[in-house]
Amino acid sequence: MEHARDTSKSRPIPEAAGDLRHRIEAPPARAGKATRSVDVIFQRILDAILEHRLPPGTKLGEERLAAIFGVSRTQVRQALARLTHDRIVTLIANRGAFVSSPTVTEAREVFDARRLIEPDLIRRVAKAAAPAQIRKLREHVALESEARAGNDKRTIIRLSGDFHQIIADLAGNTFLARTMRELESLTCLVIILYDAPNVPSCPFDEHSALTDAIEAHDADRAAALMIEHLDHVEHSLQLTPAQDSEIDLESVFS
Amino acid sequence: MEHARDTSKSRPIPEAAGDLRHRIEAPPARAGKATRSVDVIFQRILDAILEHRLPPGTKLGEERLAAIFGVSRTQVRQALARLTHDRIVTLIANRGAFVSSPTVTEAREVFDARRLIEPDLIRRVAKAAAPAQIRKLREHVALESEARAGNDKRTIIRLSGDFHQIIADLAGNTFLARTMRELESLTCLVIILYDAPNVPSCPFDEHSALTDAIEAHDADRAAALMIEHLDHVEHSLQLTPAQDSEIDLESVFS
DNA sequence: TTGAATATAATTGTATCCAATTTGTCAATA
DNA sequence: TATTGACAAATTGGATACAATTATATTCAA
Repeated sequence: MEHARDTSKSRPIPEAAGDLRHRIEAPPARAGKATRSVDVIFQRILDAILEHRLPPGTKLGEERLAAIFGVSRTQVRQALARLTHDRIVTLIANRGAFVSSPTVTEAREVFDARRLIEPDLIRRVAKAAAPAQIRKLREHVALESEARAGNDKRTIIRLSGDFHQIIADLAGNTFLARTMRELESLTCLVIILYDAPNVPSCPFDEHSALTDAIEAHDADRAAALMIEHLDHVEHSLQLTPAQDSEIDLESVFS
Repeated sequence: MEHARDTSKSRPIPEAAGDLRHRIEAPPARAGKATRSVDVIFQRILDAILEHRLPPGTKLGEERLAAIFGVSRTQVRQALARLTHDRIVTLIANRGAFVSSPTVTEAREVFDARRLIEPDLIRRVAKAAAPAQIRKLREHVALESEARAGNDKRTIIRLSGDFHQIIADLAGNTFLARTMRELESLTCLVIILYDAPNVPSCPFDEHSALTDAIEAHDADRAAALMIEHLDHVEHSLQLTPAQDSEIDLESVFS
């Protein structure tokens, strides 16, 4: 036990960094996924942001959150650090953590990245979609219709993001799926900030059309529809460069 | 003071999450980039991993590192948490942090993601490359040649990664640039783990050819060369699925 | 001599405590 | 009356101390 994978491959022992080498013990197969409490905090704050209960700019005080979740500030700090790493939260030294307010530039970059990644992901899904997966998508689209009927905007936005996430997960690349998760979260923030008041975030029933293309295993059509879909969403926003903040006072008065 | 950007836009005040809303203060322009000590720790550990001084599987004890860097465990923990978030380090509950050992599957995913992203990035660079940028690339390629001449493998690997990073930065999408940084780091780990003993990691002088294509503003050729380049690197590795670890004991004895 | 079981040591996880920085208030002065 | 300065309150940043878990070593039995 414990010498798991030595492979005795005569790995070239590197000289020490500082003093620390020793113990090249193979990382054991990942232990059971006992959800740590910091994970729960992280997820709950993220959910609150994604569901627009915490709008951009909201101050996320450590003590306050600690009291809410009934834990110490330590846990909250870790969760906030992770959210900061995902750009969902912006940390300002000695000032605290705030829900991020992506600039117009950043918003465009997010859509730019999505236009690069998502068509390829859906193309893979369309090529190799199993019936069970298609059924899953159909069920999700049904949920979305339901929420739309009930006019539950918060749920609509949430489910809309989940749809894209399901596709990313089905594509079978965990790294890209994780990247998509970050992009999706940022997209949520962008939509809150720049949404034209009465335009629905994910237009008509494009998710349904995307699912159709997947079911038909028409990768090209699926990819084209995805680009179109992302364009629709982006164009439904008011990404006027005027509103782009991040005004550098120093450069203004020089 | 305090009411910074209300915009009086009648933003729909969301009901409270817990108790916390209030204070929708706009996140002030990001404060000066005073590099925090945790950033330094993070970078130094990352550098050590990227330069192969800390091979995969190395145990990263908190106390040890804290002593090395002359700080408290708190700082080290934060740095390790961030590295874990980037998949460079794997955290095992109550066991500690280890330099990650990407599986063959993960390695393929990394190259898969790079093949998706990098051709597009270099395409953009090729379209809009300014002379100063091209000069920067040329200088970097020169550095690489130098290191190759000196047979300084550690520097070679490092510079090779930097080349790709420069292109990602030039492409002008900060999100994708960050994603590439993560992919690049993981690629480093993959190369250490699966490198065929005597094959150089980044083959001949393909970086030079890539720069040529950029200078010629030939986006298609640049993209094609990039795919070819990535394929060369991946195929120079021994990604035999046999070595893929992560054996699930439960599924074995069922 | 090998194996198991217990005890001890080491390391991580968490909370609390103190210092440093910032923000807001109030007073004093021009 | 407006503005500047200093002081006070609050919050974050960091380190230390304690608790929990795991790894190692020793002992005892077969």
